[in-house]
Amino acid sequence: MINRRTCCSDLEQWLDPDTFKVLGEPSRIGLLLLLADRPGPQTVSALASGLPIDISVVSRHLRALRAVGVVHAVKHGKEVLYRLDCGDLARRLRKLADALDACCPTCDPEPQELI
Amino acid sequence: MINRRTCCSDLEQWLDPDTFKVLGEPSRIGLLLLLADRPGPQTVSALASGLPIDISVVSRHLRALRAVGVVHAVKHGKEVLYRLDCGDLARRLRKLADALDACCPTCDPEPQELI
DNA sequence: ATTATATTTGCACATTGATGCAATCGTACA
DNA sequence: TGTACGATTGCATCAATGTGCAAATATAAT
Repeated sequence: MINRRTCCSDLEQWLDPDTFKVLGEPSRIGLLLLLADRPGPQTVSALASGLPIDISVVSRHLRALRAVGVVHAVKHGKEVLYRLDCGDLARRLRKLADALDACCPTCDPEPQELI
Repeated sequence: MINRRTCCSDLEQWLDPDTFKVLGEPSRIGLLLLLADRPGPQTVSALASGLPIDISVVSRHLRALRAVGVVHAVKHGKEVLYRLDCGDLARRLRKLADALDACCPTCDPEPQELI
């Protein structure tokens, strides 16, 4: 942790590259949208059947999403049920938004001519 | 746009993989933190001198950050001044958080045994 | 036990992307 | 006009990663 301007001190804590890297993949976003689209938790196969990618790839993407806390997994017999962890992600996004707002005023000078 | 569950209809609009991909790179996060750390807009050279990467790489990263509206650039003579566009990013993050919260209730069943 | 089904993992391949160096471009100044 | 400086771009290289297929693993059913 470097000695950051006090008003921006929270920024580093919430600007997590790992989470963003996982969310920065179109296939994984497709998975999230599919999870949002369907009511109730979904199995790996069910999600794979709705996307143009192999089930093994879906499995890996879901693991990545789970590693950063964006989805939640529950084992149920031989299948694994996934659901969005909306609340946690939303909370982190708001924390980051708050940190940005707290940091902003002093580093936003008057705009000049645009490139 | 596919026919998404109405409570989740806003999600697709705010889950932008491009922005997340740009934010998912440690060097670029370092650049953002440096911009937050220093008062006032910064030149490419000034930012490069504070990071262990070549100035040409810094230039490219800043372009990427600008392409997704995370930083703002102003040309000033032969230098280019960059600053965080905190407000816009914070607004988009909150929109996404709202969309997630609106989507969540129906897809969050009771938790069962964890993996 | 054997079989069937759901998921994960090993492996190979192709693509993307980060990086540094050198050359080029743009602008200010002498 | 020429020189200096800041920024960008072309190019080559290397690492990371998304992807599919096949094999392995885990669990349920017969």
